[in-house]
Amino acid sequence: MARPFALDFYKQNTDVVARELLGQTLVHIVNGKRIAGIIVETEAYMGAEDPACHTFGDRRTSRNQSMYLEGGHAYVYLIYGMHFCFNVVTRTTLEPEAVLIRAIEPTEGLELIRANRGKVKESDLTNGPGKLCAAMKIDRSCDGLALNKAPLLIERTRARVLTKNEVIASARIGVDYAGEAAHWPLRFSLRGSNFVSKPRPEASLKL
DNA sequence: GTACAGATTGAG
DNA sequence: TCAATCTGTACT
Repeated sequence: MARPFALDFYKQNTDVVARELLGQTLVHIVNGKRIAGIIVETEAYMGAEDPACHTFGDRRTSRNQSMYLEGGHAYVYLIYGMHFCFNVVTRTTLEPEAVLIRAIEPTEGLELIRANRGKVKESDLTNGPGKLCAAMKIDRSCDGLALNKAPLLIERTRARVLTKNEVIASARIGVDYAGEAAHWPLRFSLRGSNFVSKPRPEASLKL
């Protein structure tokens, strides 16, 4: 049985955590049933120094207060008044940084995922931050939960080290307003996965 | 108080 | 291309 990461894992540099989470498994236990998927796409948000981050300049609001928890807790927020986004808080209480989980490949609880998402193609079930939250029933009630125990956790399911060629680093999505930071290569995805969100990084990068 | 844009998505 | 509609920020 795969074991959850200890909270210490999340104290590493945020971009390192973002890469390391690829291939690991996000699990939400709902009514005693596991809904799970392999993480295939992430983005790092670098805290007070990152204009694209909710905690840029150490801003602290009722929405983002979970980012000031220790690494290894959940930060879930509502975007555009409609969709939830799930983040993993990293570092320490003095460094409010996080990793946005943008896409997963469903592995457990397929019937529940389909029921939560309605009638869409298999590859469209969880290939975006809002879609994955809907599929896994992650909402604001999950905000602030520790990720080393039920009901919400991340398990180590990838033992071997990823080769450089298996990971694509590209610019983050939807942060054009952030100036130079919009170009920082902080989006990470598994090359060749059919469950990565659009736009697919292969399409916008020279290979 | 008003105005507006946002780490998105799905319909037209 | 655009509307859904909550949160935060910059104004009046």
